[in-house]
Amino acid sequence: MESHSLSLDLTIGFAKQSILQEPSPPPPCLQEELKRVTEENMKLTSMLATMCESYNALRAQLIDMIGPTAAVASSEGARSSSPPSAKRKSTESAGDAANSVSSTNSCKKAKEEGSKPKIWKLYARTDPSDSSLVVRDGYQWRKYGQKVTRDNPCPRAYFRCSFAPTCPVKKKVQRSADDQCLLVATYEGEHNHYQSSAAEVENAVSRKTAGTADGFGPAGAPETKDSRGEREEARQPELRERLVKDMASSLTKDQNFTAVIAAAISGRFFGISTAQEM
DNA sequence: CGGCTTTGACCTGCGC
DNA sequence: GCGCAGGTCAAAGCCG
Repeated sequence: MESHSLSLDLTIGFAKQSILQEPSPPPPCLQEELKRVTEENMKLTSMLATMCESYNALRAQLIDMIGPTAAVASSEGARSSSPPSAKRKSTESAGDAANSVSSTNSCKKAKEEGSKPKIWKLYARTDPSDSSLVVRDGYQWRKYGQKVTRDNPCPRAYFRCSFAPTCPVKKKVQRSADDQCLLVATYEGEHNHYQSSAAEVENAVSRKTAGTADGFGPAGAPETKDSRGEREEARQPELRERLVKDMASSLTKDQNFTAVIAAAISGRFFGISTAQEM
């Protein structure tokens, strides 16, 4: 009983510290944490650059090796830039223009386009019998709409990233009109949080090199449910730790949320204190 | 019961 | 200004 309330108090103390410390200079432990996160961020940045390079190289090889498949993927972009009707949304055409030049230099593009939301495409092969518009890319998505578009009889699904509440990333998933087993996912924006595990990105890359024909964007890679499950099991503690950090960082960015939580915690804290007095 | 998907309605931007 | 198409909202239903 006593140890339980002690750990609860410690947890609340930590939460209060995380939320209320913003205006004053961070205590040493947080400075260390900040330093560690900065280092990790740099490491991830270089990892991402390496990934982009190897992706570009692999993609070039793939196009050389299997012309038809690559052609399907490329024609998707090409079709977008020369649509059946003259009418097009400006946002989409801008995105398609960037994408038709390519997924190949999406990293370079991403660096160049500072103010515009980043847009990139991901092509994933699926079982034709599988009617779900799900592209597993390591992030958690919430579907908020579906629409049948004019140039494609297959419906387009709209998703928002639900991994972090403040994440602005959206994705559209639609089957290719040419190849029904090819899913085309268009991503817009940048994730403001970690992927569920940075190691997953590495694994995804190694799986790519092991022979699937899917394309993937700068933020992640499609994967199967089974392989993901196995790896998640293997990395539970690591994953959980990262998840907690990610959630904490995204939540503490939201000032309204921190204010509400601070109020709630102080209320709860007093509640616990009074309970202990009794 | 909470979170997610579905789906019709509504909003917005663009071309004519 | 009107119509069309893409994008988003939100209520209802489903599922674990």
